[in-house]
Amino acid sequence: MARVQLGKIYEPGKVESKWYRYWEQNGFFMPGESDDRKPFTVLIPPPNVTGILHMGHVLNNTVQDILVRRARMRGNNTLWLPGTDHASIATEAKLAAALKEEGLDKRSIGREKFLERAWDWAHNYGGTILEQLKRLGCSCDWTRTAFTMDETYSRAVIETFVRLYEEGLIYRGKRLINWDPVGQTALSDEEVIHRETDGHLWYFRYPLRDDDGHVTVATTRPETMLGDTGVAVNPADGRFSHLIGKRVILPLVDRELPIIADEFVDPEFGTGAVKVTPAHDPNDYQLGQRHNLEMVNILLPDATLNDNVPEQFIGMDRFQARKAVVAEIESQGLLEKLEDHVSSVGYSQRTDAQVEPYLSLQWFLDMQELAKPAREAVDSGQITFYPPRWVKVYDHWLANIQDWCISRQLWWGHRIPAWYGPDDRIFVARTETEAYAQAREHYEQDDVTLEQDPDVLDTWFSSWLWPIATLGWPDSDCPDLKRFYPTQDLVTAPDIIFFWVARMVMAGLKFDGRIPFSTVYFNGIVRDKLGRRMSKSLGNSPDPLELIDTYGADALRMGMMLIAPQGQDILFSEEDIAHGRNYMNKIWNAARLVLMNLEKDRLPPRLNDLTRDRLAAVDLWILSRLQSTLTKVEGAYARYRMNDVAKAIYDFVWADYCDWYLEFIKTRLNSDDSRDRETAQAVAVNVLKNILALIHPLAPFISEELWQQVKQENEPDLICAPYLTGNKQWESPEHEAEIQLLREAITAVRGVRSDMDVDPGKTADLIVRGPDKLTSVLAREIAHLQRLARVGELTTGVDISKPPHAATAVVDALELFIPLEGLIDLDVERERLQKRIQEMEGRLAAARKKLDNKDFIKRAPAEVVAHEREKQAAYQDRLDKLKENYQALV
RNA sequence: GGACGCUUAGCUCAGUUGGUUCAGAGCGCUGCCCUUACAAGGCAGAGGUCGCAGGUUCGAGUCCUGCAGCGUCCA
Repeated sequence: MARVQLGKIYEPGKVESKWYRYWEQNGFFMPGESDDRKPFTVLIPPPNVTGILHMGHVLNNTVQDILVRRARMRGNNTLWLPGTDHASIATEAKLAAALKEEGLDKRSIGREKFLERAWDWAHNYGGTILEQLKRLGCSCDWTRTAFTMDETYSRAVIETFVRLYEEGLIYRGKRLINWDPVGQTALSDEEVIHRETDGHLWYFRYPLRDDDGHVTVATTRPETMLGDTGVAVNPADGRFSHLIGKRVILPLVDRELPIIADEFVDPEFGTGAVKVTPAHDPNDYQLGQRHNLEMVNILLPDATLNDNVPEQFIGMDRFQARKAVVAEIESQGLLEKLEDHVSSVGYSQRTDAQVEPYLSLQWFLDMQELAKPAREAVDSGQITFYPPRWVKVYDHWLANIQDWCISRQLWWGHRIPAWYGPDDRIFVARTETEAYAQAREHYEQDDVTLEQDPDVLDTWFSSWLWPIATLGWPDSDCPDLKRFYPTQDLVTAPDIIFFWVARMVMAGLKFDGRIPFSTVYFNGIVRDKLGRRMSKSLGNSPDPLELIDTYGADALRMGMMLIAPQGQDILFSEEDIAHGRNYMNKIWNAARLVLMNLEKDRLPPRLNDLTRDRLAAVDLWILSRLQSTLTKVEGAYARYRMNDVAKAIYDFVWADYCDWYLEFIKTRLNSDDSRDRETAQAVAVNVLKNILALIHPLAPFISEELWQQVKQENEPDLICAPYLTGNKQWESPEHEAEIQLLREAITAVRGVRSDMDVDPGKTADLIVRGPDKLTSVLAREIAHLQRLARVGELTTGVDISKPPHAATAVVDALELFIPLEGLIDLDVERERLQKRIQEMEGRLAAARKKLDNKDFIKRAPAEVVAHEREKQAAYQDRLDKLKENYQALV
């Protein structure tokens, strides 16, 4: 590819779409067919089909793309499979809102029309979020894009339902469930969010039937008293023991209620006596079951009161009824008191409506048998969680698991494959035809009419199959499942650990027999600077696409990775993305410098084609630093520490390569000595290429763009270029130490000049006193001192004397004297030295304190003690020098 | 009521198995520089008794216990 002049500033808009198209068109996102390289598979957590990209997606998908791109470069046969989720409740809620605008509702248009509209909606908006992921650079295999309502996927859902039903794990029953009166559907326990809510505690008097007096019960939900069928006390509570077995009269209703004893009752709460409403409270439900209490349901599905209550309350909304009941009780003189009270109230995750515990006929999945192996898979280490603390959360949930209510009174979703005969007999089958066949056989007649269950399944009942269903299960011949299952890394937000992660493990083990993935990386939650969750209503959620337009996709990705420690929530602000953008610009300009200094018509030779003796000390230094960086990055990947990966590369590029190496070689790049020029070019290009490869998973666009400028003719595109591995031959602690000394000397001289206000343009001589071993390094690298510290002449020696009117700095065992005839301000110099002296005294004191401790000498490992001695000697030496020079000033 | 997380520079946060990256980064701040890669930049600096109280240890941001504040999840 012909080399082009790079602009002064990196403009992501000019390159992103170009490379994305190039990669996609060349099939780089697709795994190889009949390819025996080791597979690496990641399945996207499917976003809602109607969803829009938000910052959480950015974080989550950036991490996935990093893992996937790295795996691809490392030579794995890599598949990142994308797709969306049909999201029953969320989609229905949006459709309902749209219908309302037209003055319609779903019942008025009917199931068929409604589903037509739902499909239209899914087709129109379904691609949106996936297109947005492309802007972010996600390297998914779009030819395999899945949708939970695809025909094949639906078959998998139905198959699992039928199998679990046949095994007796799925059953239909009338039980107390969580009812969302706005969504008008049942919910699972996980879809209910409990929030502390301000309310009251009302104390009602229930008169005794056979005696004078009453029992006072306290309640946070007065309206439910209309469904009371008992009063309960703790058997150990002496205050009430004489009442157990007696009866009270329920006011307003005039029902007789038994007073029962149950250990469940907390004597500390309220009066110690509680009303029992088995049909409208989960705890009371249990109580009711234990004591055979009647269940009186007082609500209709829309949470208005039904005709099981006195006439005056029928048809009232539950909150209206609350007021009416309290007013009536009060007017009858039965309201003892009223207290403020904070209680935990359940709200629907989707509609935010207050959830009603409601007695209802629903389908359930018995989770006990499924939970056990799922727990085992994680506890045994077959599946690893990052960060590991989520294991406890996972275990706790599985240990206390309840049956899963899987039916939803919705239309958009997988319709429950159950048909009912005229006598309500259930026929569960994969198809309607099969159901009829079963029915004909059962009824022993041909003329049968069945009614299919109108409800659909919980969306999570389909997404728990994601790993197997997207790969072709349950078809008998599914090559993808054979090749790509089990998958490797799952990257997800922790708030769906129960909804999705745990259930996928169950489904994988149950239906395939193997775990669905070996690693789960839980990313943090993206919050705003105030620590609040991002939400549309708060308006604190930036649009990632706007960020990409403004800063570039790489900047967004890099900015996020730099602030995203493993699994910890992150406080986002746009400055972080600007930081990422600045970094991209830095890389761009580093490349620009290197490129503009290459020969017009050719790239420099490869590093391996140069003999080692051609390399300068700074060349060996940067190559050694690169090795350290590679090691650090590999270590960070191994522990899924993405921010450490980002940081290690960032530091190397900015603080080693740009700040020092490129500065060191600028003169050589302009040298007349073509051999030396070529060497500098070769090392600079080689390290740059390494940087581009290292950064590619994080910043794919800029790295590919620059790579194309420096790659050799026969080298592959960066997206599939072999990933770097370390090379021990370039490790060189000696050169790292030498150049470290040089850097410190340069910094020290600059510091003196800055403090003394030396004109930046002027040179100043440097006299260095110290051991030959160190001074010789500075003498050898004199060119760098001259260029980067504006040193004039350099004089070195072991016994060289300090010139008059000189400022002093101490570096390692060296004394640096800078003669500043007429420029030196004695007060400033004293202050400078005083500060260094104090610093050094502090360090020396710390070292001395340790060494003065006899136990330390005795018990600490010998090398630690020896090291501490060395430190002490070095500090002492430097301190002496500083003091000596300080006194010479007086 | 249980479980978990967080508390380190003005702000946001790193800091792996206790001792050689131990007190760090970015932003912000101060001073100086438009030095032909980059002002989205360079150079030099100021700034912290690592939440509090104990304990273990020769040695503690680092391990243990308790407490406080903030946050999350579960009931």
